[in-house]
Amino acid sequence: MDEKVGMLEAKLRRVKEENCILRARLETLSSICEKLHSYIKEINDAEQKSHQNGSTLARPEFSQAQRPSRIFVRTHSKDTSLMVKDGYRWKKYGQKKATRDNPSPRGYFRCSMTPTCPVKKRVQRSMQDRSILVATYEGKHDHGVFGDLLKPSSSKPEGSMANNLSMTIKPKDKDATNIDLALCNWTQRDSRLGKVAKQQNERGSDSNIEDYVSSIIKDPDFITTLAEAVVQCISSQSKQLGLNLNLGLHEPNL
DNA sequence: CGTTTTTGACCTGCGC
DNA sequence: GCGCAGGTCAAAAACG
Repeated sequence: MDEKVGMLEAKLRRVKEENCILRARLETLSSICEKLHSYIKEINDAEQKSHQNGSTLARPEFSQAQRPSRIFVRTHSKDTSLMVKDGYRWKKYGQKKATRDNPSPRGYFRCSMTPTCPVKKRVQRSMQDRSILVATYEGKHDHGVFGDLLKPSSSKPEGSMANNLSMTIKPKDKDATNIDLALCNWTQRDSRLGKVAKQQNERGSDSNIEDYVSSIIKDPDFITTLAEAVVQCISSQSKQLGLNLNLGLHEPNL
């Protein structure tokens, strides 16, 4: 009997230790989200400053209310294409070569989902980070449906927004946790992402990525998915160490 | 063969 | 007026 109690106590201690680790991980993730948030803000500020300093990316005839919205998409550093998969269908109608002020070529796209849709976008690599594509949108779509992003069949990897939004966060410590939204089953959130983008489009707001990140960070589902990924990561590590723990998100102490 | 992408040419605006 | 850059057009090429 005492032996069983001892075993249970030992197991309880291990669970408590794992809970502590899990909490620490969640705190780390929280700080990573904060860093990501501030990093994106920095990029936005830098881009806006460069526009104020004479770059003509934003055309002067646009009032503040009509200001084109921009999104930032991280791509593979070796990827030289100017394709931004945002759920809409685009027809490329021009490209400008690199100039003295613009070291990277710029692509011009028109929305081809309907023949009358007036929306255009320009895509260019960020001057701050060559792996980031900056897409500038002009106009408002005349079609309500957010493209085939909302269709279940569009969840193929190369066509999904989540694919473009997948990211790997690598903190300096060797215990780094790599997070890839696409690999964390977050593709199931495609329709949610589409709805968010559609809402922003309908609002006609300058829906920059900062707002977007703020919204997904506040999203309890996103946090839950993130936590699940962490739990999976910790569980697999625990298994490797010979601990067979049944960690769940519904732990009362979490 | 229809659609999409590429690419050189052209037009316009702006600063000097 | 000239040069430069942004934006667009349209023919050719590439692709499925």
